[in-house]
Amino acid sequence: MVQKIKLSTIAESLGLSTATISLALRDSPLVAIDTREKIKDQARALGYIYNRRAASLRTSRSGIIGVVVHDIMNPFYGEILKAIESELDRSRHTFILSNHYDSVEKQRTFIETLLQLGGDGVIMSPAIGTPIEDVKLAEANGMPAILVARSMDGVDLPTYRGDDSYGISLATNHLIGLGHRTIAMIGGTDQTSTGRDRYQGYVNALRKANIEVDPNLRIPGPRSKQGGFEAAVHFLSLPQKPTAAVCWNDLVAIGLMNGIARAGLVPGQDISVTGYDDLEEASIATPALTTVWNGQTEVGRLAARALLDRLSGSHDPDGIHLIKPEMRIRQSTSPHHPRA
Amino acid sequence: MVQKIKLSTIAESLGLSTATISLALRDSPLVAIDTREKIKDQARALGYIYNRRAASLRTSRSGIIGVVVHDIMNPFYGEILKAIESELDRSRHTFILSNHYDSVEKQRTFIETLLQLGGDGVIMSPAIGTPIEDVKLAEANGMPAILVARSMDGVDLPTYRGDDSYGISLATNHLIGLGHRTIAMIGGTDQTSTGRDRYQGYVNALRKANIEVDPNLRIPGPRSKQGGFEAAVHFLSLPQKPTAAVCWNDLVAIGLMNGIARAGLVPGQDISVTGYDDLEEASIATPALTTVWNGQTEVGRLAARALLDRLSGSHDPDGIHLIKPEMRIRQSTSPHHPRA
DNA sequence: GTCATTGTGACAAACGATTGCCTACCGGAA
DNA sequence: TTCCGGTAGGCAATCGTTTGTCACAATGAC
Repeated sequence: MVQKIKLSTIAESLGLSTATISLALRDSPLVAIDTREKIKDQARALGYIYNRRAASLRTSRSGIIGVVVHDIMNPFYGEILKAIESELDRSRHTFILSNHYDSVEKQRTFIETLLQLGGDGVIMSPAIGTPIEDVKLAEANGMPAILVARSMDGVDLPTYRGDDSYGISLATNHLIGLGHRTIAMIGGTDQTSTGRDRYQGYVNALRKANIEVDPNLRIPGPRSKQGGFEAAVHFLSLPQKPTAAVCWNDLVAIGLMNGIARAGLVPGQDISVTGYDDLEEASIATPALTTVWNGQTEVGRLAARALLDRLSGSHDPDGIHLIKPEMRIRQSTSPHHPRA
Repeated sequence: MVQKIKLSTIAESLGLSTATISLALRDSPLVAIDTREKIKDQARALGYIYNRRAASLRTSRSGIIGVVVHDIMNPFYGEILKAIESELDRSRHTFILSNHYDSVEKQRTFIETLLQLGGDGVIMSPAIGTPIEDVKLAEANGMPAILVARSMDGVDLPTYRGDDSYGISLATNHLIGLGHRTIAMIGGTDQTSTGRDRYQGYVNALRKANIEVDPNLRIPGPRSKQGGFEAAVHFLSLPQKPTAAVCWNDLVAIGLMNGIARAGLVPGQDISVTGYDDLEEASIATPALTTVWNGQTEVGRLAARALLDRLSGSHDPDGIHLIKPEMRIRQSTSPHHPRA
């Protein structure tokens, strides 16, 4: 770096004032059109780099939006992020990403960092156990927050997520319709709203079909492929001999299918398995996974839009916006037939 | 936001000057220890939020580090990012992430944004076709750059990546050792150094074993599960009837295995398949994938360290640092036996 | 009693862009 | 000639921290 080019550098080289340069570069009609062009050419020629920190110090708008989710490597969040990214891209906002891995601590650190940077807003999928003060912290300092994928009790923020209870009942009903009666539920946790809703959806569907709900058919915990893979052993040794499994998400389902295959059974034939989310991967799994689309792209897109709208003044109605999930039937489920 | 708390707010409330507050909050020995404590307490009580933009305007250090790779949803990069994240975390740096999807355009926009924000440095896996000026742009404006996973010709930056040529020869030799003679190579592109190196490693290994290299056994292109899955059809219809496939990466390998299974063959038995990278997923695939560990965690860790070192003055030697890959033998490869 | 020395903390000038306010100038109407 | 409306562009204060330079007081040595 030989020397920083700043507005005054351009101004002097052209015999104008920095005010004019500033206005010209931002296409203000206060500067005559050809003066404007001349200024822009000169800026380009000198290799001028706009200093956002200086600008945002004055304007208190930084163009930075924070996004924090459980784990960006999880494709479910990945698909949400992609949707957010493409929505934010077209509005010249920069976004800062972070994982919280369900650590409240890490999440708070992120919010604080974002405040220090003067973030304009934040989109978050709150960590398990997030205290209300942490999101209040953002709002209290003028940084609007939007929730995705998970809701939080006791806080009235715009929230975008799938209708979990309805979605899981789609999957459960599908299996019931195929004749299955002993249906296990693999994965998930009661510590999130999502977890509670999904279990409830499963329970409701069974009840409605007059199938007794056996709490031992629930294997809570797994949320990843690895987890699903490991749960297969437990699943296959259940005394009730389930013929089907409703999984927490596609990753668990794929892991479970791998585990079932490893044990010498044929997933989709011997055991029916449903996923949840409909990740890109679901359709190329072996067998192709029957699952429930959870609207991740919609969630991301709407959340980003809502935040941008809010930044530009119009206050979107708070509250939870549920996306309707849709069933995707593939080869991992088949009619019930007694196990050999 | 009722009212912004700033240094002067604290200063007035305590009858001190902003200078003292500033020094105290950063634990300067220039301020007496109990004055310091009193100031910190007051800052906490008032809910003071450090304004990094103002600070960095003065100091021209922002604490921001940019990272741009092909696709953060790709687990290979994901594992690199995790390593970078954990290294950067302990040094109080914020990092900004972006995908370039191999668009030079998108990558340049990112670099420009980072410059505007006053980024302290950037770690990048350069997009295909990145012009030298783009990385020079960063360096010329005082923002050091480090390359990961891919190298760039004609530019002398610190680069951390696996030894592709050596790594792929491990996989190829493994298959040759099992008796395979007709070995296809699936995926990759000549447009990156990585692509060229891996193909070269494959060719060299075959030559050394006196196996004729048939360019038609190469199916370039695929880099994802989807791609591997789709390539299966082409692969299975090759007139040379390959008995094994060296894949570009684990994703392609897993996709290919799925495609092979879909066609009624048993991957790992009828066709031996090797992956590359040794993602977490490789060991739970069905069959468990024989692959080559590509040192992603090392790459990320070392690159982050190198950047931090450079930021703190010590200039790390430029040039390419190769990580030695290691073979991981699992069930997706088996001795050659004639196809039925 | 003087003179250093040390410890505290204040002053004020940056950093670079934005913007409300003001001036100068031009052409046209009365 | 005087006045008016309008356009182009300059001035200078401001955003919140940091930091080099100083000032002042207390201490201790001689």
